[in-house]
Amino acid sequence: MEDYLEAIYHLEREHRVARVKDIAGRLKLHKSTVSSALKNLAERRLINYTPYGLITLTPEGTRQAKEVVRRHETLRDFFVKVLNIDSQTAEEAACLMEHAIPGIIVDRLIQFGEFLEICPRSGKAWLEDFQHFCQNAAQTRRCEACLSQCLENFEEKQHHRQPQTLLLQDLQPGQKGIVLSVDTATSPGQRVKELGIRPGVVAQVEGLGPYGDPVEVKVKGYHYSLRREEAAAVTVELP
Amino acid sequence: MEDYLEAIYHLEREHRVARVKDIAGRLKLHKSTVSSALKNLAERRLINYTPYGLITLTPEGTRQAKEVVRRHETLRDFFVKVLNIDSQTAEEAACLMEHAIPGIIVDRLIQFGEFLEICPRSGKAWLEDFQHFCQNAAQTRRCEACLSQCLENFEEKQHHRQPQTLLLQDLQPGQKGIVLSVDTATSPGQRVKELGIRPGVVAQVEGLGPYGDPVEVKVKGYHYSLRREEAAAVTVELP
DNA sequence: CGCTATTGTTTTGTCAATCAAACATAATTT
DNA sequence: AAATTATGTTTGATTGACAAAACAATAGCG
Repeated sequence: MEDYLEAIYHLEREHRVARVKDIAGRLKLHKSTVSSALKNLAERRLINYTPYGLITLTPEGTRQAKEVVRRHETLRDFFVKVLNIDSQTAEEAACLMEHAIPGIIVDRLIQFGEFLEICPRSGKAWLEDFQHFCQNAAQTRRCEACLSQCLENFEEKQHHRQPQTLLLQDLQPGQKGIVLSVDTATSPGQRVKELGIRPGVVAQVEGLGPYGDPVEVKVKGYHYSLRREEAAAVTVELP
Repeated sequence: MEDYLEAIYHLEREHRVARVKDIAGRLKLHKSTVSSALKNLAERRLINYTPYGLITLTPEGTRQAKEVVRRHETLRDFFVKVLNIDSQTAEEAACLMEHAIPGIIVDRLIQFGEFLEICPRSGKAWLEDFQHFCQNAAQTRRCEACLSQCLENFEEKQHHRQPQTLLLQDLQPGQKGIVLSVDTATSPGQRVKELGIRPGVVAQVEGLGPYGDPVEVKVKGYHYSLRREEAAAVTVELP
């Protein structure tokens, strides 16, 4: 059933509404199969559905679909970015595994990815070395040399260091920041904190509306749409 | 079906033979369900089975069961050792996910674990910092300090360095080594190389028979039982 | 040796997911 | 507006996993 929710979720994004034919096409199922599954989902109050009518997710259905999407994206990103799997394979594997992975492991996987990026000993260079190790394990004794390299870079960075802090609203799409503080004195700040945007987490701006409102943010695998004043309550540091 | 193969495999180890009742107990299924599944597996030549008779895996069944076990163990170990998930949860999650994970991702996950151990920038210390990061993301800006620490340790190690090379047969149970070379001039060495024991891979000795023969080795998630002379053909370096 | 308890099998029935074909409705074209 | 095409639903059949109950075989005990 999760597959159906996910398909409907994506179709709702792409077109305004999901249609039986498209769901069937996406899941490679017969339309009659989809039709009866929809009745099932409607009974469970996960979709709004009347025969021949429009198909949309209910709030609860949307919530569940988003959870599935989060599991899916987390697995896929881990496979692609960390394990260096080609995106086709990663996508397929994520599809299969997304239904079985427990929430706590998804959380931990996300934290792992963040730590990997943040810690000066790992990061991009380390992942590239892993990639090299995968291709040619035998001669990856050069690791020592690369520690020195890593140190040099680090010391230089340390030297010229002027930690760049700014507000979440000022990040460009694609940029990431580590949350330093959230101004909980204001009510937008309160809401933001309740979403899980707290000191230490990594927030990535995915998109900006016209005049910078709303701010599309990804935090802990969840996609949020923040008001500009909410994004203004968050101070971040560039990694 | 993979669940059945796995259960039979483990029961064959524990007792000499698998019984319907035990399989049912392990998988929490009704004995009638198991009985019909066994017929199915027998048709596919994965188990040796006659009504009321002994249940054992065929060579092909054993092969498939070992693949499942490898996927299972790889996932579980990654969850426990890298993501720091408690073993109960890790075990359950591995059970659910083992049927969906593609072989290439298992391979990569194993390589990832090995690289994590081998690379002087990561290893145990790095994982401990990740653990700390999980518990208290907010104050893990201490990462910089810890790079210096890491460097000190490394330089000291570098200084007193006398890479310890020895033969695989001389490792103690539990010890790991990075394969430096395999003597393919001899026929035991040939066989060992065909198993995938090649320069660069990590080999862990899991157990030793009386007088050091056979040598139980784990390589790339596979468990092998090597003759002493086979283990003697492999030169390893302690990590 | 024969009785009884344990274990394994067969039969029967349920449930859920699926497809194919027949049928119904909506959308589009003429 | 009617005809045609596209889309969606219903019905019926199939399959596979499962359980309950009835039945069959084996093993252990007196």
